[in-house]
Amino acid sequence: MVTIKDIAELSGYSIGTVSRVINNHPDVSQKARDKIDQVIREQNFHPNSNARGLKQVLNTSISIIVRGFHNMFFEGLLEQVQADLRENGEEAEVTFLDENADEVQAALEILRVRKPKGFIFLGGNLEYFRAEYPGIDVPSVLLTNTTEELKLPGLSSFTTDDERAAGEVIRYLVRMGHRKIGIIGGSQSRTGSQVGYRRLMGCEKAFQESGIPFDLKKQYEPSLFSMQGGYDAARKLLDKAPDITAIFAIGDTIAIGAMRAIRDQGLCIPEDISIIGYDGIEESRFMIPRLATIRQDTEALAMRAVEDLLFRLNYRHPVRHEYVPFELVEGESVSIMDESPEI
Amino acid sequence: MVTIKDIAELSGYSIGTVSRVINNHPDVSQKARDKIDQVIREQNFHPNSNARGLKQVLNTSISIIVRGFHNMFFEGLLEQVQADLRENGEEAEVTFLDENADEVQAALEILRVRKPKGFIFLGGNLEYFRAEYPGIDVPSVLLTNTTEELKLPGLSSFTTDDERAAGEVIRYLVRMGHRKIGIIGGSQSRTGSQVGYRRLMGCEKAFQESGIPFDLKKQYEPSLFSMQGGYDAARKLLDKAPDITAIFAIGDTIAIGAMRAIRDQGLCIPEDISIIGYDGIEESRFMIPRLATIRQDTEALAMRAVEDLLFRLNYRHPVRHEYVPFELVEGESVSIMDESPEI
DNA sequence: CTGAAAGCGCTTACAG
DNA sequence: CTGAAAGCGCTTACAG
Repeated sequence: MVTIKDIAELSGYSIGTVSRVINNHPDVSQKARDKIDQVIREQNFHPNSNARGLKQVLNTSISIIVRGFHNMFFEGLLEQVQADLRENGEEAEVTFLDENADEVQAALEILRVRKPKGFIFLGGNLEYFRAEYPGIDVPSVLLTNTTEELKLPGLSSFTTDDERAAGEVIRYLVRMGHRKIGIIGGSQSRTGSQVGYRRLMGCEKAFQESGIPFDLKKQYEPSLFSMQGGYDAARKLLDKAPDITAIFAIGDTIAIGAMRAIRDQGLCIPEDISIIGYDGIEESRFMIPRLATIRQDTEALAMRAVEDLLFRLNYRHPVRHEYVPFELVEGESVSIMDESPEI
Repeated sequence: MVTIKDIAELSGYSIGTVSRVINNHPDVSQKARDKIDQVIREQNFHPNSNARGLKQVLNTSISIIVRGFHNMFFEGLLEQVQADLRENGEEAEVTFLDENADEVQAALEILRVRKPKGFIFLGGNLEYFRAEYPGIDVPSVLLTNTTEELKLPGLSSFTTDDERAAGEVIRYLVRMGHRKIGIIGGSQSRTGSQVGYRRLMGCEKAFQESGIPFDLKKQYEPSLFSMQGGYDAARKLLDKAPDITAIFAIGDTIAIGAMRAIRDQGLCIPEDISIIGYDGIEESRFMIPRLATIRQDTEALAMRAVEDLLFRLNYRHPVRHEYVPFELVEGESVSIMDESPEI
């Protein structure tokens, strides 16, 4: 194996100077830089990352933590994030966690063992961030939730405005003539720490403003962000509220499971029951019928996350908390109710 | 930060002995082991992986390389592999590559930079393995293709018997009365290096044995393993062979795209045209109609890969090349042809 | 601008 | 069974 020592000998400079060239330190003569660069290329030398890490304490990679293996939305988002990172010459390593896992705990463990220089979280529970984030001393970004209120140093966040987008969904369904609307997805707990709660809040607000009654107990069913979760939740919902004409699944993955459940009840989409999802995953465009949904802008989310993180890695810069635009995609899964029953 | 030196001081032993305890070396007294273990726990000490790596040369993690971001089959497989690895106390890091990327090249780069102790490849092109694998000097496993013929030292492989499974698909469709069968998916090149080619071979053989003509030019269309790829390929196929009554998509991801294309032609599944996929991904069970498919045993594939790799990591042991059982799942997307036209 | 040297935290012959 | 010491490949004050 060729080491920095070999490069030093071959170039006629000391290992100190070689190291400075490798790390782009300014105080090196152009002559030395050229010569050393040439030898490095000739020898196809690559610094040993363990040795670097030993001194620099920090590793050179960025750790991406995905919370929820079954949530297909994260797959597309992850792809974007990885592409952006690669484009900027950054290495990334990915860890997948269970949807209910403590992602901050996991990050702390990763920080200890692998010492990434930064984290990007895909999904997160604010409670965990509140409680344990202070232990994380590298710049980080949370995607699909906002930590603005938590005021944690070093943690930026970018997300769709879930409350507003969910409100749009309800208003859209109401415009299409639906009055009995069921909602599935998200966790039972109403602690405000999960995206599910924000989306549900948006719905409730929209119902109120529209003057349409909404009975949470009867018209809502929690669900994991998985197809099977959506399937089970939809069945329960249809059981307890057979009079609903539309379902809002707060994740497309959930919606796909729900569609199958509706079909297994012998009902047709959208003739008998309408459904709309949330996320705008690629699959939604291929469903039969095409799934109506809220398209989150994964490109923008990924780009902001990567830009913000890399920027803060190199410069002292305040964290940011921003919303990214979304779009309601109509698809084919929502029908117009001719008779608006009880209005 | 607490280091091995602190543990040595606190326990009253030398750092050498502490190191031996950490690494489970046999020649340590039980007394020393107990005391040191206790101090380690008290101090919540974790060895610095960079320092370890510097001496041991090899890192402690296993690198998983996924070839094809859009291929949903790999998602489920990856999940299983990661779970099995974790269960055995192994760290894993994942790298996603483009479907046509040179995965061996990527592995060589990863080997240099991160020094994993082993690789698990999800998908692979035999040509790349043939040409460049010798540069990889850590135990590895290839999943979903077989490298038996290549006789590469240190590389095991586990896969479904693609040729046989594809043959079953054709025989099944023929049993259901189909005679004009289209096939989509896989790469144009017939080099024998990709799974697509093996599956296609299995089909051709089955056609021959059944005495059913098959015109590759007209009845086959290549496709990337993505939904969009399947969509485009199905359209082309339906254009050039409008008389087919069934389509075999050699990946479920492709099949889902194809279903949408069929629908966009105004055709119904399975009344107008039948479709069957390959892989048995979770999505296939939720499609409307449920997708007929070959279920690959991801659990078995993952388990064999992890067991074989970990075993060979610790013991000198020959590589293995095995087939894992598969199962034809009938679903709802294949119809019985009442009149078998021209037999 | 450059070199000599200390030191990062660990492992592992070597000697006893 | 244990300790003292060399050394892994690099970075970074320090001195010039």
